[in-house]
Amino acid sequence: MPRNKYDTIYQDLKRKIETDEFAYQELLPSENLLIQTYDCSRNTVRRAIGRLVTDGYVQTMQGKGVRNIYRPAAQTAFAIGEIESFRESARRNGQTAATKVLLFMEIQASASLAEKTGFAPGAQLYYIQRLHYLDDMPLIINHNYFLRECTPGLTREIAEASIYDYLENTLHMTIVNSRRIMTVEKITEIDEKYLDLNAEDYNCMAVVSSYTYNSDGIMFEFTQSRHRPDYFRFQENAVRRPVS
Amino acid sequence: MPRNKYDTIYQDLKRKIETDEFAYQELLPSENLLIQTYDCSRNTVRRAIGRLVTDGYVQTMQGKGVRNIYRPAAQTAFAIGEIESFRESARRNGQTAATKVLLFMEIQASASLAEKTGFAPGAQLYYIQRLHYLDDMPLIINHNYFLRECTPGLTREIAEASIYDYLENTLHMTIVNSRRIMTVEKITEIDEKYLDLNAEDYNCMAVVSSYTYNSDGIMFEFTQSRHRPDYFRFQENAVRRPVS
DNA sequence: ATACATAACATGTTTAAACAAGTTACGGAG
DNA sequence: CTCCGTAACTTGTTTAAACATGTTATGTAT
Repeated sequence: MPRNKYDTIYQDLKRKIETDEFAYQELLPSENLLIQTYDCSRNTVRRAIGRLVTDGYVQTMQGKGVRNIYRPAAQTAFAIGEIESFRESARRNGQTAATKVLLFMEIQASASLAEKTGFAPGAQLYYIQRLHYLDDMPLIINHNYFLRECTPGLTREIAEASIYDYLENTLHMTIVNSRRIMTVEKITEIDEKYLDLNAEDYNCMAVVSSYTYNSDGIMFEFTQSRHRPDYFRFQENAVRRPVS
Repeated sequence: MPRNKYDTIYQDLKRKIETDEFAYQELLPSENLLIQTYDCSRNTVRRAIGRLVTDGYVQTMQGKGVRNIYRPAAQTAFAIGEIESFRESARRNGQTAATKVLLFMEIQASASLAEKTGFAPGAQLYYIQRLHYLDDMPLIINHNYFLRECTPGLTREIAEASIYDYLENTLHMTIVNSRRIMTVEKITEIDEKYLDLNAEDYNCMAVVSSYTYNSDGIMFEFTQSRHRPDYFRFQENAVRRPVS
């Protein structure tokens, strides 16, 4: 549900682009026309267009107009610049998702774990290993570390369903942003066992490490996502800014 | 050189965050104070702050303020959400860059190449293979395909130096945006040969495919960058938006 | 017919103001 | 001292207007 005017306009323009109502390489209606169409101010349409730019849907050219450069992408396991739970992502791509909890335990951050995750040494954590299936194929192993004082009452059952749903709708936590780092790492025995991989084929995995913050500025989650390399795909749009 | 007011403010705040002038987890001065500091309107400071948010430097909380959540990152070969040439990226990280041209030829897009790159079949292209060294270590093999009608006069010598410098400063082309897709792929013999890798160690590479557009909306470049897996690192910041 | 100034139109930057909504600190009532 | 409402903050959304700057089409002078 769009919450405000610029989001409504953004969603509408995005839909029209995705459904070819605006043709590829064509110019969108000018700002003045959009102002009349949506009965709003220029700032508001510009805000909607600005988001289309960062999402890679259009490019703007001073004096010329706004050009549709959207190309339908192959299905991606991860969205661009957004935080999505595994279930949300699967639903967006029209795939069936399933999750199996391999491990659920409460631990205390050792010095080495603190170094790796960014939590304080001695911090009380939930450590969860989960296997994610997409269309009945095991694709991702997640190692989640949640700060217990921020995520009380987490259970194995919640981990089977959706942790983010629990955090947002039951604990009313506000998840704000997530720093993600992508690397390629050697496969481990756990990976090999659960993802049906053999090291003679692929001996590496795509690894996404993410540090997630809530609205109190507290990093409450560290997650390492290990992806089957042959199904991993990450897309982003970059904008050229004048060299300073 | 900052070109306008909001960029000046953005650069200044970013510097103050990076140099710990604002402490980690502290709130930045309120918008009203920043208005006085920079003698500008509220929209202008908000625009600067907005960019700090998308860059992952700060998080904003309605009613509370703007919190510094910047953590210095390890050196990355790629910048976040920006288009950088290899030389620019190296300079930013204080590293020495060198480039060796392995292959420079003019080709015509076959059906299969057209499929892979997105160029029209039969398109006249420059095909360039380059090996990029960082601090004397060969880290990346680039396969560049440039549309000849958009990039006339490209030579092996220019490819040795900086193609982007030539495109922007000599041809006065305006590079706008780039769609990038990251995947993990099997190592090839070329990779093995030039990057000093042996398949028994790592048999995969991090591959970044990018489709780059100019201000005429023409995709003039397709590039496949193949990165040594043990030195590949890509960082981004994601923002949680309300589920619609 | 060509060349060039110009008008019309496009997006880019900046200011000002008002209201909405969330958070915090203060002060009075109990 | 505690509770609670409110005032005084904070950021979020939206409008309006002006000027800057880049592009394109038009129309006039050659």
